Amino acid sequence: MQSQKPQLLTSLIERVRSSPMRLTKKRERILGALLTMERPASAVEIRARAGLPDSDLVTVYRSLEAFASLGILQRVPLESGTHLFELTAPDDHFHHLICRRCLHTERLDVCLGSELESRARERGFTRVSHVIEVYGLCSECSSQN
Amino acid sequence: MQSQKPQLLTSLIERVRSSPMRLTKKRERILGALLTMERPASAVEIRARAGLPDSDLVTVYRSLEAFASLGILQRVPLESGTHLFELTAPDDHFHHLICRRCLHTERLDVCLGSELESRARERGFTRVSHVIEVYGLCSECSSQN
DNA sequence: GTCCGTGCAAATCATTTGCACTTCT
DNA sequence: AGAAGTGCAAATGATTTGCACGGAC
Repeated sequence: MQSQKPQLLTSLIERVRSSPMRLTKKRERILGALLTMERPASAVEIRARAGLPDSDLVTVYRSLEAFASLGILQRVPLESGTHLFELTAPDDHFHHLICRRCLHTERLDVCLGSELESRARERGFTRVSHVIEVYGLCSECSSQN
Repeated sequence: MQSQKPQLLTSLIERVRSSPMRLTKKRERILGALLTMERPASAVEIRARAGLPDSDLVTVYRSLEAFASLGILQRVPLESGTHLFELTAPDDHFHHLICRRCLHTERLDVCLGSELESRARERGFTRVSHVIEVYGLCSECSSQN
């Protein structure tokens, strides 16, 4: 999985270039930062990892939104109502198991969403999307308390 | 389902009374308002339905939080990061199909969460909870646009 | 040169918190 | 009396928006 990252980066840059979006140095660094993340991260964390402490957070948010609209970035909702962000292969899709204390995150290989979405379409819904996330305390945080 | 509401109210009041929480007139009206809701509602909507336009929203939020901690109220997260609130039989649990335009909501009878949660526990997670919600445009809103 | 990206400042907006006062039991 | 509820004011905090300027293609 780790070893796929370089070619993932290539395909991501490809994807950005073939869109009206411009690939600026900042965005390249943000993409790079996202690739090094071992878990979904907040906008603030991403800015730090990108080595752009003086960049306005607005810029980070706008970049993330742009990536998301290209289908290469997922927004992961937390119970608090905030979000983490995570690179994905184009239009890939999965869910998470998230520690609500340390934010340690594991991917869940199953996506039960398609069944739900088809049920939604049966009922006349369009533009269907879904959120499936599992929260808890990871084993480490569980033992700390 | 509709006809179960009176006895549901009874059991809810029961539950509140047998807790340190006080059942004030406002809270009784909020409970009543929640019972008349045909879909999960926002704090503002609940205040209006309760006929308490002069009540501070803080009071509504605190009441809702109190109900939730008793296990008789669910918080339904929206894509926007805000929440709707819905009465449930004590410790009952299910998910929704929510129109992101008009907030028309249908319950999904399946809860796929237990499988996910057991998987989480296998991985050492504790205090596990999950969010499963499906969003889209209901048939009516789909045809409007 | 034109469109897109960036920064700054300010706005949003749901939700929360502190504190003094009131009401329930 | 004592705990819990309420209102007011203010804070929070992530995210968004408007606008002028700078950079990419």
